[in-house]
Parts: sequence; structure tokens; C-alpha cells
Amino acid sequence: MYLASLGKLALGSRLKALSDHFYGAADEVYQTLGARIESRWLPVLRYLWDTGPSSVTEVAAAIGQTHSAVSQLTDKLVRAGMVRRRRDPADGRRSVLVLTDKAHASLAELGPVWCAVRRGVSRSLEEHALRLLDAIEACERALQERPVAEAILVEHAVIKATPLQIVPYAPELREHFYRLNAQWLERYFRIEDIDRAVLNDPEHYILQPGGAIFFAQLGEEIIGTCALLQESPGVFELTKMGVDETFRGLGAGKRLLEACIAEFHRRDGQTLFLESNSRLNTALRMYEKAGFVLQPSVRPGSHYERADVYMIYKPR
Amino acid sequence: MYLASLGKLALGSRLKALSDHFYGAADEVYQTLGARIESRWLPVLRYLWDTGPSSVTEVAAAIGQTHSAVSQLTDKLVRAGMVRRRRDPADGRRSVLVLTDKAHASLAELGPVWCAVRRGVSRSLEEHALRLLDAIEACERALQERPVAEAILVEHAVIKATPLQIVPYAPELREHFYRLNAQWLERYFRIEDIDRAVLNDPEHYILQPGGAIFFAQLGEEIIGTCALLQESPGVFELTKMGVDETFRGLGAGKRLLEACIAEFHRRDGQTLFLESNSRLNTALRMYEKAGFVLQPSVRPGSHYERADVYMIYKPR
DNA sequence: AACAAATACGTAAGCGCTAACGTATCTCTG
DNA sequence: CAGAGATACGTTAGCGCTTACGTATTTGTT
Repeated sequence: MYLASLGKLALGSRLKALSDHFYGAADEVYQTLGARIESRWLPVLRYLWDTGPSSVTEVAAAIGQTHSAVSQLTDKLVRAGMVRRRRDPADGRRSVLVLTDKAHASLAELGPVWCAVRRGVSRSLEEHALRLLDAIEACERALQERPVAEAILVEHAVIKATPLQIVPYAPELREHFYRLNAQWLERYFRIEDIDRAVLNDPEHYILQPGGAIFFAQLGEEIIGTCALLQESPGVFELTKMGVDETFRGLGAGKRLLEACIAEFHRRDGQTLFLESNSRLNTALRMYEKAGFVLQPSVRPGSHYERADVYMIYKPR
Repeated sequence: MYLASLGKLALGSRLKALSDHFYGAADEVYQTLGARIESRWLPVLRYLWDTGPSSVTEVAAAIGQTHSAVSQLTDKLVRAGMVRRRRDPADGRRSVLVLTDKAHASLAELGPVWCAVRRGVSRSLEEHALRLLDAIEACERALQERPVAEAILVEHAVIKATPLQIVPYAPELREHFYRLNAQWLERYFRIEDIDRAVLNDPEHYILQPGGAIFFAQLGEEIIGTCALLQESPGVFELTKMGVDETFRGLGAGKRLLEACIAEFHRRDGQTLFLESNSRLNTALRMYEKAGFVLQPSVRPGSHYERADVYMIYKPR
């Protein structure tokens, strides 16, 4: 599922899909069991069933919809003979919704069905059903306290106001070198032995052989890294590029790449290559834009299992 | 929020509401930041951005929608100048969607916005955002393997085929007496000292003073209980009624109530009363139907903090 | 008591999506 | 190679909901 890869960017779409799925399942159940009810009716009917005759606005507030939605749904329920509209004698504006006898009878019969729904959901989703419900509830509460749009705008303002710098390696940044690379390695592949060695001791494996390491720093935070490894005299490998997932999109990767290429030229390098994996679309596109050219086959004698892409830098 | 009380019955509605919330928040952000994009476009645009020109069906499959939806959305994107339709030279049926230069430019500018979205969501929802994402993913997977509608129908068939019996107290059922009552006590109130004592030793507190305890048994499973407590000679209290939340709707409560009332008559009781709480709507309605009449004030000298309803049995 | 403001609710138009259908094109089979 | 079936995709109608608006009624203010 592609949407999963978008993470928090596509929450709306995924929730919608899940929502439709549950509505559909409920309707399928009601239909095959011959219950004369639709899944969309349930909140209104159950509310009237639980709390007795109520006005349109009251129902709307309880089930979290607009009064228009309830009003239109009421039209349908009236047509289906489940609800009657009554004028409130105490307040002529209000229209009180009352369940008909037919509705009471229908709902009374639905007890076992609802029981089956609860148990079926539990059986199908196992413990995930409860986790989903908990998460929904927690999010509903959190959103009321801290509206997400506001929080996003604040973050955007902060990001825009914070300078993005590229800084060279310093011993106290070593842990970031590990962290930033472990993130994508664990996510897409697994950390190979050669990775662990290099990430734990970059000074020995990268700097000593005549390489360089850069970090992208947003304000005080280290959000990305990239290394230039001298493989043999004049031959450099671009490697260990990693940008914190939550900070993608700020151009840190591009800036790091530029820094490495500049360093490569500064050292009068002859060849600059890189190895990567075809699943890392965005990274590959970035390499291409920076001047790397895809080679027809993988690099002979590659150190990495995951490497199925081989690119060489050909400045235009 | 009323929907929360429906639990798994209203999953669809709650997911829809959350979904709309996120879509709305995203649109608000895009608008105030002047981005010429709408939240609903994102899956399609990002997919084309990530994987290059693609056919309608391909996009639809990736983002989990129908080809019609993608086709119609494409109309809008074409009108907005973000996408071009191109015939696939290799297959005349296919219409390949290609991002325009304008779209590339717009999307390139959106990097920081998406970064802000991810971080804003995290800030607003804190750790719940990840929990929600995990739960969604787990449910998506589970639903593919075990369709929920099917599971519900199976449960329904099982429930319908399993007899519901009312059985009297037996020592080996004591733990169920505690479990079933603790469930609703913990959910709505808290367990008072008097509850703990009675629930742990019902033989001493209920049976010895001349009371009775019944259990509702569905097949092999104990799903509900109810007790008749002799308060003084001929005066009985209906108490400790509890039905497993996942088995509500099968009529177990009603059957238990009938059993208690029958027992009350069998013992030639004079008075039968109960104390309850106004929040327990469904229970109160059941008591009323069974012949209990709401009294104008709480019972003098009640044992319970939570009791704000007092009813006396008046057979018709 | 008079009247502006607020409230309750219905209606209309529109949006995003689906299901159903029609058409064009491709693929497979004999 | 003909033709049946499959596939790709656009179009239409309709559903569920929203926003915007209009009307009736109540509430609050002076």
C-alpha cells in the first residue's frame, strides 16, 4: 500500500478508507441478516433509543454531525417509517425526533446483531481493534486541545525561520552519524556488519582513509548526514547519506550532496561513484539531478548486499 | 462524545470524523500558506512525483481508490494545470498521467510544508499519532486476511445457535460474580469497599442472609449475573446486576431480572427495591419494563455513594 | 412592549466518492 | 487470423455529507 509510505501526510485518506470499509461491512451484515436498517442510521437511531425523543440539534451535537445532516437523514428515516417528527410544544422552532413502534421493534431485534458485530470485530482485528479505538479516542481528545492546523503552521514558521547549515564532522557528532543512518537502514533493509563497523567508528573508516563527513544542521538540531569515502587514491564513494525522516523535504539531502561533491572537487578526485537501492526513489532522483548517472549493472565487488544500483558522477 | 459509548459499533462514523478533520486541517494549512494544492490531490500528485508517469489504474490501485475517482480527480488536476493526460503509445487504452512543470515546481516548494505537517501532527497528537498509524496499519492488514463482515456473520450464527440459560449460584462461579460486576463498576464508577467485600464473598453477604444469585450462561460461557439480597425479613434488594459488555444485547439482563423476580415471589417477599445510577440508561429502562417504579428521592440510608436512583417493584 | 440578536431547522447547491454502464483497445484461443 | 473475453478508462447518476442561505421562533435588551 503506497499510502502507508506517506505516513502522517496521508492520514485523512487512510482513515477514510478504513471508515468506508467498516460502513460497508456493517451494511453487508445488516443486509444478509435481513435487518431493515443501514449502517449510517445507527448513530441517530441508537441515540434516540438510548436517550428518548430529542431535537435535531441535540442529536447532531451528540453524534458529531451538522444539523443539516441529521435533518436529511431524518427525512430518510421518516420515509422508512422509523422516526416521526414532532413539534416541540415548549419551543416552536424545535422539531423533536421520536422513534416509531416499528423502530423500537426493529432495534429490539438487533441486540444479537450488535453483539455479533462487537465480537466479530474483535475476532477479525484481535487486539488491534482496541488499540485502534484507544488511539482514536486519544487523538480526538488531543485534537480538541491542540488543533492540528495551528500546530502545523507554528512548525512551518519555525522551520522557515531556522537556518539550515552544512557543518563538517566533529567528534561530538558521531552519535548522530549512527542515528541518522540507522533510521533508514532499519526501515528499508537491515544493518549489515560493514554498516555497524563504519557507523560506530567513522573516524577510522572514513576520515582516516582520506574521506569527509558532513552534517546538516537545522538550528541546533542535526537532521542529516552524508559521507565521502576515499576508496583508492582519487576514487571516492558517496555513502552513508541519511536525513531524519521527520525533516525530509527541507533540501538537506541536496545540500549535503552538494557539499560532498564540492569536497570531492577540492581534493581533485578523479572518480566519484555511489551504490544504492532501487527502492529509494527519492534519493535516486536526487543523485541524478546532482549529476550522477545510472550504470547498466551493479558495481563489481560491492560491499553491500542491498546494493542494486550503481551510479557514477559525470558533471555536465 | 456519544459515539465513544457505542465503541466498536460506531467505528465507521468516528473514523470518518477523524478523516474529515485531517483533510480539513491540511486544506487550512495549504490555504494559509498559499500553496496551490488541495489535500485530496496529495496521494495522486505524490504518487506521480515519486514513481513518474503512471496510468490511471496504476494510480488508483496504489492509492486505494477506484479508477473513476482517479479519472475525475485527474479532470480537476488537468484544469488546475498540474497534470497532463497522454495516450500510452504501447497500449491505446491507457491514459498516462504526467506531472506538468508547474506541478513539479509547486511540489518542490512543498517540501517544508510536508515537513511541517509531519512535525505538526506529532506535536499536536504527540505519541498518539504513531499509535494511530500503527493501529491503522495493523487493522488494514488484519482486514485483508479476515474480512470483518464474514467474522461478524460467523459470530452471529454461533450466538444464535447457542442456548442462553439462567443458572443458580455455585461455588465455582464465584470469580465470575466478581468479574462481571467489576467490569461496569470500574468503567462507570469505582469499586467501593462494600462492593469489594460483597463481590469477594457472596456466599456470606448474599446467600447466608437468605438471598440468591443467578448467572446467565451462553453455551459454556458465563456472561451475566444478578443477585437478590434479603435486607430484612421479606424485604429484598435487587443488586449486582452485570452483563459482559461484549455480550450485551442478547437479553441476558432481562432473563436474569425475571429469574430474580420469580425467586422473590417464590420466597413470598413483601418488598423488592433496587438502587442504581441515572447514567445507566439501558439498565434503568430494563428495570422499568420489568415493573420497577422510579421513586421521587433516593433511598434513605443507602449503602452506595453512586446511588442516585431508587426504584421499587410494583407488579402490575 | 418593541425590536435586534440568537437559535432551530429545513432546503439547495456542491463536493468527493462509488457503482454501473458504455466504448475503445488489447489479449488469448482455436 | 478471427472473434470472444478481458482490460482501461471515461461518463453518468446517485449517496452522504458540507456550506450557505432563508424562515420561523425565541431570547435578551432597553
